[in-house]
Amino acid sequence: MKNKKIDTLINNTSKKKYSFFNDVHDVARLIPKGRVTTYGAIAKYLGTKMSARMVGWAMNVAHTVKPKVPAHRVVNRNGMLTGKMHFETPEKMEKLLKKEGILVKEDKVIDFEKLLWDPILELRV
DNA sequence: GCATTGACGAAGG
DNA sequence: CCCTTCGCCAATG
Repeated sequence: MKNKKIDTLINNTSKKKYSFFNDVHDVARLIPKGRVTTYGAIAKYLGTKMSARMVGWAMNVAHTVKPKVPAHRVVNRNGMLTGKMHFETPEKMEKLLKKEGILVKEDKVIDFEKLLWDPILELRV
C-alpha cells in the first residue's frame, strides 16, 4: 500500500520534499471539522504505524508551517488532549474543539470513538 | 557521533 | 486493572 492517496487528494506534486512531517500535516488538515483522530491512526495510515511518536513530533511544528495544522483535532488513543499544553495556550485547544461542537471534559473528548475520523477508513481508496 | 528525549501505542507483569 | 517496558524514528544536546 502506498501513500499516494494523500498525494492525489492534495494534488501536491510540487518539488516539496515528502517528509513524514509533511504527510502528517496533510492528513491533519484533511480532518473534517467537528471530528478528531489519533496519532496512531495517522501513523498507521502513513505506513509507519508504530511510530505514533513521530506524528506527535510533527504536531510540535504544526503551528510553524504555513497553513497552520489543526493539531487540536488530533488526540491520543484515549481521546485525551495530551498535547494541549504544547499549544500557544493550553486553553486554545479545548476552545477550538468546543467551538467545533466537540465536547471536552477533564481533557478528554466526549464520544471520542464516535467522533473519531480514521484516515484509513475515510481516505482509503 | 552517541545518548537522551518525546503531543504515542501495544504488550507484558 | 494499573504500572512498567519496549519499540519506533527524528531532533536536540
